Parts: sequence; C-alpha cells; structure tokens
Amino acid sequence: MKSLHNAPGAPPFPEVLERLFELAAVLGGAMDRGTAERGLTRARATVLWYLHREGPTTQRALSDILRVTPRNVTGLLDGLQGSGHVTRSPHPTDRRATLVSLTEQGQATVNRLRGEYQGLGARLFDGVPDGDLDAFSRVLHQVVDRLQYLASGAGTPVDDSAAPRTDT
Amino acid sequence: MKSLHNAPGAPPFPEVLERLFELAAVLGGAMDRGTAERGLTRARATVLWYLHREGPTTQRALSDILRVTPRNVTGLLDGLQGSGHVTRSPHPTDRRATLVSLTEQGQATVNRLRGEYQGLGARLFDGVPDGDLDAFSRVLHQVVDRLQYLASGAGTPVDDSAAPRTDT
DNA sequence: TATTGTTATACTCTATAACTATA
DNA sequence: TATAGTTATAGAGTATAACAATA
Repeated sequence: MKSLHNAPGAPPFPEVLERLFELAAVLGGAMDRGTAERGLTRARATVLWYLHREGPTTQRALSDILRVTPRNVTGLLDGLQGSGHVTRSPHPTDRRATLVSLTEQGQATVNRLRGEYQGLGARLFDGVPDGDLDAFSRVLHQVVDRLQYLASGAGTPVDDSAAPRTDT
Repeated sequence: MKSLHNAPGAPPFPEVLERLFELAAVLGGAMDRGTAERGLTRARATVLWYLHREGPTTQRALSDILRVTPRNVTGLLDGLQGSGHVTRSPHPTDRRATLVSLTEQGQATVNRLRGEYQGLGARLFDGVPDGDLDAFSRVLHQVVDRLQYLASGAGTPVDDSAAPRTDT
C-alpha cells in the first residue's frame, strides 16, 4: 500500500525526517537565544524582519503575513514600541488603519541580526561541496513546497470525521 | 533570477539558510496542527515521544532531556495526566522522585503519531533521486551537528563582555 | 548539604469575543 | 454592512524563587 519506490528494505525517509525535526528544534532554539540576546523574542524579531523587507506596513497586513490574529499583532507591537524598535503612525488615507515603521534602533537591530545570520550561514555550510549544496538546496526547496502545500488544506486528513467543522 | 551558481563574490549560503528558517517555521506549524488534532501540543507530544523511546522516566530526567525547568515539567505532566496520557508513580528506591509512564492511551497516541510521521516522510521525499537524498542527508547531518555545537557554548559570542556572568 | 518536585508569581505568545471608529 | 484595531478574557509554555520531603 505504501511502497512508493523503495525496496523491501527500509526507506531512509524516517531517518532523514527525524533529522529534519531535530533541525527544526535546534534551529528554533538558536533563534530564541539569538534574539533573546538583544532583548527580543522570535515572534518580535519576525515582525522586525518583515518590516525591514516590506517597509511601513499596516497591522492588518502584518496579521496576514504572520498568520496570527490582529489581537496578537497588537500585543507584539506594544512590546516592540515599548522597547523602541517600531513606531505607529496614522495611515495617510485610511483613518482606521495604522502604519507600523522601524525606528532607527529597530533598523540597527535588524542589521545586526542580518550580520549574525550571514555568519551563521557561512559556519553551517562551510566546506560543503558545491554539488552537495546544490542537491541540498533542491531537496530542501521541494520539501518546503510540499509542506506548504500540505499545510494549505490538502494536509493529512487522517481522520476527517473527527475534525471540528471549520467551514462555518 | 536565482543563479544558483552565483558569482565569485556571493556564496548561496544566505538563500539556503533562508529556506532552512522557512522549513523550521513551516515544519513547526505542521507539528502544532498535527498534535492539536489529537488534543495535544508540540511540547506535550515531545514528552510522549521521549517516554515512548526511553520508557518510564523521572521528572528530573525529563527536565534534563527536554532542556526545560523542573517546574515546566510539572506543568506539562499535569496536563498529560489530566488528559490520560501518562501516569505518575513513586520511584521504587528514591522516595523523592516520581516515575512517569505512558498509559495505554498515551501509547496509542504515540503509535498514531508515528504512523502519520512515516506517511509525512514518504510524501515529502517521494520522487527525490537517491543521489540527491544522500547528499541532502549528508548536509543536513552536518548542519544539525554544527548547530548543536554552536548551541553548546561555542556559539555566537558576538559581544562577550556584555554577557552576564554565569559562573558565580 | 544537595536533590526532587512542588507552590507562588510573572512574562510572552496565542486565541476568541465584544466593542469603537471608520469606511 | 464590512474592515482596522482595540479591550477583555483565557490557556499554554516558559522562567525564577521559595519551600517541603527526602537523600
């Protein structure tokens, strides 16, 4: 029923997948520590990251991009505003909306995080042959794409009847 | 647009690293959803996972393995005990300690999670050429190892003088 | 004196629901 | 009527600190 390809033996999938989970855990931990060293959290650093890439943004857009509730965005921004990393200003045309921007300090923090980030990349991949790195990149790309596909609704309906209704 | 083999100057590290972070995020999300479907959380599922692998374990050992405080373990186990996944029993020789074991239900839950896990591995890696999978596995192994090394104290002493003393 | 697990307290991230101001 | 952001409330994960029972 399974046996997609691989032979009678044991597919290496579980082993690789386990490494993948391990990676997620240890990479998450690295992010937590790295951000904590500057008085941030992973969630707040993600906000700064998007503001750096997208420029001034409404809270609504942040809510969509981060996939969290508007209320959650309010909380994250309250923290980041209190720590001086972002400012809130009125939207020029829509008086309901708020534009969030990086402060100087917020920009400086992102720059430092980017620096560490690049150093980390170099340390992690240094010495890897080009061919391996290409293959790694290809497979990684596929895995991320498939995960996103599965997450976007096609995913693991293992027990559909038990799932709570979400289509109200 | 991409140019994987980009020029002498710019290593493709940042691009791959960005994918890696993306993977960590989306894989974490998949774990959150997958566990939530059975009334669990990622942290609680991790507890069940270790109990499955290690057998009955003291809370102290769980605290060490999970890298969280003993207080945190208490909270996680309170939840898992309330939901019927684990039991606490007195340690046979050390009357201070508590042995945590999986219940039948806890074991069944782990088995189901393992099943999904394997199906996920197949779906993610199906169609990947053996050579690519080997290279992927090799690089992934190295990356995880290096991350763990960096996390274990050798990591990013960006500003050593600012670090609080920990050797009191 | 050191260790195991607990209570007490607090902070962050997350969510839903109800509400205000605007569109 | 619909949208942007807020207050109110709640739950989970995490942490430190103080404490009890035991080693």
